[in-house]
Amino acid sequence: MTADPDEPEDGLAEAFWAVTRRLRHRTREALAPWDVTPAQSRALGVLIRHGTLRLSTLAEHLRIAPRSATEVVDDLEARGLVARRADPADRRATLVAPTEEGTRLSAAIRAARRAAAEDLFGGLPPADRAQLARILRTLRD
Amino acid sequence: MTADPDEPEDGLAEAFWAVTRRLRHRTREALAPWDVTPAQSRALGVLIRHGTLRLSTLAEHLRIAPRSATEVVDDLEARGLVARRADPADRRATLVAPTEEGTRLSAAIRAARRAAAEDLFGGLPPADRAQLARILRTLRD
DNA sequence: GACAATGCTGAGGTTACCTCAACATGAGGG
DNA sequence: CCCTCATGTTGAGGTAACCTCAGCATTGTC
Repeated sequence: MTADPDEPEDGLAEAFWAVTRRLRHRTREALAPWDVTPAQSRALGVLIRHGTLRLSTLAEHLRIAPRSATEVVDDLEARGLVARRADPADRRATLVAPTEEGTRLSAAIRAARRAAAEDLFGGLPPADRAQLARILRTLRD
Repeated sequence: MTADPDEPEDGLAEAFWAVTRRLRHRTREALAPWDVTPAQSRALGVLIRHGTLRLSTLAEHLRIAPRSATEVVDDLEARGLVARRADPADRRATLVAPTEEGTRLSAAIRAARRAAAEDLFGGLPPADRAQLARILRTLRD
């Protein structure tokens, strides 16, 4: 319980990293009950947002190698969260779609993630929240 | 090269993650020339900030298992960036200290990291920068 | 119809962690 | 002083999430 001076420096970047760490920590905790790995939740999220996708297209969205997407989909399929089916238009390809359970889980995860963020940002005065949102959007684009 | 709608949502958290990703990306690029892994640079940084540490204490600062600290220190030692020596006060323990080269490298890394942040945050009007810094500090504490 | 390109996956590698157990040393009690 | 228990490091081996490379089936092109 000692004060840990491992990143108290007052550079903007350091503060940013510190907040990132807190947010990540809270998010992880919020997601723990469903014990879904980050890779799984990311892939499921992409599938929910885009609907049925080819495995290779999913890989592109996730910015991972197709081979790695195979693995994530294996896991998700084993848990009944997505289903593979042949692409009628190209028999080499595999289409991946979320199951109903996958859709439900993804919604729950989304909510938990949102709650975690609210937990962190919720303490901010509304004016600061707005400022922060505006500045972050500038930085993002 | 298509616009990728994989996290354009306008929640605060989403924007935050997006900026984090950009910052991480830039930082990684800035650090590439020294090809030091994140784990190594973190450990070296702690050693610079705190000076000589026991291996187990280093592990605590890094929040990793002592066994894992052994590994990172192995790597850093192999590259001549830190040196191990026996703790005169307790012959079970090992003290780890940065070498001169380690100190130099750490300074270079720090500068590169700072430059990467400047690259991202530099475009902001000074008023926004100040706001952002203030808000982030609130969130951090 | 031959042949290169494409889509998926098996095999096996890497990084950065982990646990568990062995081994040496240290510290406290009788 | 000896015994036991706790502590500090490390070997052995495991895991998650990636990777590349090679193989196989299928498709599109000429």
